Amino acid sequence: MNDVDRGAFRAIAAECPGFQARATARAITRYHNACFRPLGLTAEQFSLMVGIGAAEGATLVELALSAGVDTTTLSRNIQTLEKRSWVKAEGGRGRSGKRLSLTASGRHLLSEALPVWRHAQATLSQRLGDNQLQLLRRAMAELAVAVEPLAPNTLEDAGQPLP
Amino acid sequence: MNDVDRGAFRAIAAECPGFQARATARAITRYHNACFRPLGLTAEQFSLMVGIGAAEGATLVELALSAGVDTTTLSRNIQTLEKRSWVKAEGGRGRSGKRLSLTASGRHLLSEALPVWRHAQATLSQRLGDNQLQLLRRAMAELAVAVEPLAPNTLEDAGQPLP
DNA sequence: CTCCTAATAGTGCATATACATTATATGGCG
DNA sequence: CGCCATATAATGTATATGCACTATTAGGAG
Repeated sequence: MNDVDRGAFRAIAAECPGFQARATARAITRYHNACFRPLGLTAEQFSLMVGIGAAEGATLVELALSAGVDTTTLSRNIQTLEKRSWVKAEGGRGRSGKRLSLTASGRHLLSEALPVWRHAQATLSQRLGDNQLQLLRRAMAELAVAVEPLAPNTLEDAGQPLP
Repeated sequence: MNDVDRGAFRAIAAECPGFQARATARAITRYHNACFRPLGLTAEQFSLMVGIGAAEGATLVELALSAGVDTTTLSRNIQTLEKRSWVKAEGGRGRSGKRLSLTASGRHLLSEALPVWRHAQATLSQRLGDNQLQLLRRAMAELAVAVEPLAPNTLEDAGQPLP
């Protein structure tokens, strides 16, 4: 019976996409963190700043939505970027929203980070193949989209009682 | 020129596998967290307990390696599982390692969590297709493996000066 | 048998993440 | 023109993550 559990556990560990998604995200984040470390930048900070640069003047809520991150998480992450004077945030609490943009020093930092990212990206492409990497990225995006409607709020609707 | 940056930023945001991996991991983790919430369990805790159940008596280092997580992270995560009496850890500091196993109450909790996981898994399979989900899981595993040798320690070897 | 090297666990610090809740301001309704 | 419902931001609490460093101990060298 112990052996049955053991087998069941092994099967789940081997099949769970959530576990694998977290492990993969950790691994690639460690890699990018190491790449950006000389610049004093983390992988997530780089992603956020790129997101802001791609849509200057977007609000915090809009960025949170496009990044698939909770607004309270983003609020704090933006605060650390503001402390370092890489990002400017205009407007505070209230209905008009907080508009985000890069500062001059933020742009300068990104201009140094871009070649680092490209080098990391080229290394990955070389390892996995460009096609494989593209396909994987799209498949991950599809999973994120597929799982979104199942998220916390909308979950009670889809829920059957469960045995 | 501003527009050039904007375009470059958009391309990077759309191409970066790290960003997508994190967003996907966040999304599926939110989903599983919501599923397990009634049991007082998080997605990561579930994964760790399944990993322990799949290899009872394995050491902390072994589990950390198979989960692709830093040993210091795992050390703390295991501590919260110990506090709840779901996991037993024998042996402390020193060269013999810390051997992990599930307690009776940990096994009982997992027996309640398994049907929840299976339901969540079936829902995902239905949304994406079983094949697609399997392929995605394997591709993510390949990326994790490909990126591992590029991790912090071994990074300085592969590094070219960079422009 | 003793010592000491190296493998292992844990701490300090910082960032990241999200739910529950509170604080705030604004756009529209009366 | 004033009020207020609601969208938005931020805070409280808890977990998760990893690097730099410290503490501990077992296994081997002598």
